[in-house]
Amino acid sequence: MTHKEDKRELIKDKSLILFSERGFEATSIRQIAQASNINIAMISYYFGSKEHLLEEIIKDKLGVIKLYEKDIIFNNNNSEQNLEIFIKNLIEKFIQNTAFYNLLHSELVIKQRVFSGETYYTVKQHNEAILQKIIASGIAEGLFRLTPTISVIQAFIIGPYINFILNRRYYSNIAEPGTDDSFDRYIRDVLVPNIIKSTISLLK
Amino acid sequence: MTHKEDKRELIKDKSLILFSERGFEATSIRQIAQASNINIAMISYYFGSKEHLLEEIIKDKLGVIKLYEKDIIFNNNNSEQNLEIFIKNLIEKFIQNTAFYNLLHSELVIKQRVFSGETYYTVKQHNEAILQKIIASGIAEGLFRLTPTISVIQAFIIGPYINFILNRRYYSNIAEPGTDDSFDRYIRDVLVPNIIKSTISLLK
Amino acid sequence: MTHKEDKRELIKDKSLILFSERGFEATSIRQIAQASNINIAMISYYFGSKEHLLEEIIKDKLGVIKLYEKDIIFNNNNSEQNLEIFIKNLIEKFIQNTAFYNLLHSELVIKQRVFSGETYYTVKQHNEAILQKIIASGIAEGLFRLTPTISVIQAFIIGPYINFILNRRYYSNIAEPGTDDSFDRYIRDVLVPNIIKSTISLLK
Amino acid sequence: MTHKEDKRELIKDKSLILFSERGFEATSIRQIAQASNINIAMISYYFGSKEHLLEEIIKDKLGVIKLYEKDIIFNNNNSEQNLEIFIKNLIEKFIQNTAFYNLLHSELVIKQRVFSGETYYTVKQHNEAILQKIIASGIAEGLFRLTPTISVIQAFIIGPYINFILNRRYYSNIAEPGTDDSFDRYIRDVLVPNIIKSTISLLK
DNA sequence: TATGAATGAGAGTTCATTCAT
DNA sequence: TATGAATGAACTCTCATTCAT
Repeated sequence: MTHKEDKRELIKDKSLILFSERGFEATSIRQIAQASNINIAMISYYFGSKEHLLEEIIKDKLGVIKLYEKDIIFNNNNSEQNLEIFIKNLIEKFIQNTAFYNLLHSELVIKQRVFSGETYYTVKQHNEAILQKIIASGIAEGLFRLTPTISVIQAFIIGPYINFILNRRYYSNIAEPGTDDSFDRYIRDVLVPNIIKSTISLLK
Repeated sequence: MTHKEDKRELIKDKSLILFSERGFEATSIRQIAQASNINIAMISYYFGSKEHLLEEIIKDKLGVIKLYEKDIIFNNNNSEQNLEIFIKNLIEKFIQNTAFYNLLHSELVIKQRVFSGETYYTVKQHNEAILQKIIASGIAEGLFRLTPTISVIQAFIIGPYINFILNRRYYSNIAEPGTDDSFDRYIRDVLVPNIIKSTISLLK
Repeated sequence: MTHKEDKRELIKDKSLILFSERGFEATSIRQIAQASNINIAMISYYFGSKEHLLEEIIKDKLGVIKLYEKDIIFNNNNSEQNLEIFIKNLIEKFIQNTAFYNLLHSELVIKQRVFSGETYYTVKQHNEAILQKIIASGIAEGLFRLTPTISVIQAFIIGPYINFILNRRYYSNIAEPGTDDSFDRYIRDVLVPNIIKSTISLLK
Repeated sequence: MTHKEDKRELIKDKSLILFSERGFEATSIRQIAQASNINIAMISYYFGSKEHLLEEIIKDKLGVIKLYEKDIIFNNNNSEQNLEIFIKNLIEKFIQNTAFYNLLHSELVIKQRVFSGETYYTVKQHNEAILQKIIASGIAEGLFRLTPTISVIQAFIIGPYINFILNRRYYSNIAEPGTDDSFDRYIRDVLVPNIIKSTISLLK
């Protein structure tokens, strides 16, 4: 049982990497089988089809990128501090699941895909609700003014990060040559503080 | 002569739409041939291969999205006004070339692609140089402080927009139901002013 | 013990139906396993292979379609009456084993099949021997003349019936709409009397 | 043009033989490609799919097995003579298209096939109409009585023949060992006269 | 220059069977 | 004895490309 589950998970892990690196269409099940060191028939055997494999990966990972209110909103913080935690946690989710977000963004561009984005939007809305709560508190505290809608605010949190990873090679030259670690550190140390600053400016 | 050029252009136009909608790999030359009402052999004949067709499309369009300093920096404006013009013009380029940017972002995610991004980065750097000049003037005028690097600033201009179009369906519900026109209008009327506000805040 | 035998029989029953409806090649062991509510591995386990399963089904059913002299030839009947009983009994066997005969005829067409027809021909010859006896008696009684060979006679008994079931849908419209029962009744009431009439005419 | 048509026809000819010998499902497009000395991709290229190839073969051959009234009914013949010509012509069509009829009978057994038999029944009905006309004349001439329906009569013409070819190996021993020619001769010389005799007996 | 015909390679999937327990 | 897991082989079909004219 667990043996089977191990292989299933292995296939999904390897597939996610390949899908994110080469795209779904450009990745063949033969490549997945080779990377996972399994027989090509196993993909159909376990998942039914390549498309179902994709769907299962997305469904799985959507659960992982959910934020939890208890980790973000603290009673002894003011709303600005909570907003800071929200942004840091959100970006951290992205950093920890870069491959998945790459895949997700590829898929979001494609119109014809079975994955319509609906399930992703549910998670997006869930996270947005927490942000909503923080901003509402901030307004009550007199710290924020409600200027743009929540969804627009969210674009200013996630957008700069997405732009960064989409242009990873471009920014690598700017940050430090080479390693992924230094790139992630640059995001945490330079990008995130500016995202926080920018976001607060929009709420003032 | 011009007849041939017409067909070449037609193929590129139709390909761009298909590539942006379905992705490069998922688009077959048969689909392109059908959409362009030409023989399948023509794509290889004209462009050498499907991959070369993609490269030519990208090379062509990169020229189109270049900004020109004379359209943006005016002597009788202060730097904040120029920055505003820069942002508006840049986003307008995006809006006018949505299909191309969709394709570009798909391709940027893919590691193995022949298209390395180099040529794109040249254009990106060209546009960045204009922004650089505006900010330098602003600092000289005492309006701006150089806090983050230019490249980071650029992420805050383009990022929110990218986030918007990637989640087009998500935001459609928020903006107005349906038409592409209303979506673009929302970008111009709501998103862009906030981008301007956010960017300036980072420079203060 | 009997439990195992039950499953074996179940598999054979379900297989016969599927083979006759879809053909041997077009029936997968997965379909059989599903229809029989057993594990896929069971077919190979019990029968060795799909082909052996087919052979066993045919071997089994060949026993069922054997006629017995004692049921057909009665001393107090004349040969014409015995011939009538022979034909009725033979066709009744067909009606009672429609699925099997469908399968048999499919297989007889195929040249390359392992099932060579030899075993079937043994049964066919067995039944023919009874017919032979009846006709011989008829000649002795002065009722029949031996015109065509026995085998040719048999073709005029079985042939019209085979033609009927092969064109079942065609004849359904002619007979009565729909049910299998009404179709079988038509065979018994209309076809069989004509077969008898035709056969006797050939022997006169 | 003709070159292409030649290959198309070659593929259909070879496919018909293979289908009739091994069955549709058991024949792979590789086997067809090899027998036709063409690339396997050609089957899809020319016919769309293996199934469409089958359909085209059936459609083609259905045209060939049509009888023409002018070849059968002559004014200076009586109805019995015309019936004799009808039977001879019909069986001759079968003999000339044995492979096709083998295939047809395989397909008629299968329920799930796309080929539903409808088109075949149209041809069957067409030929039946000619028989109908002959019998009607025969009744008018006082030669025949209308006993069973036309469709039943047809079963007594075609049935014995079908039974013969289905049990070809069985009857080979009876006729002459071996060659197809001697088998066909046996049908013409022995079977057909008996079919005529049997049919007339049913009409008296 | 232009194109219908043709091709080899590879795609995803399903097959009957065997393995390990 | 019984079965879920796993496999290699084969399946049909589509791919981008090239050939022949």
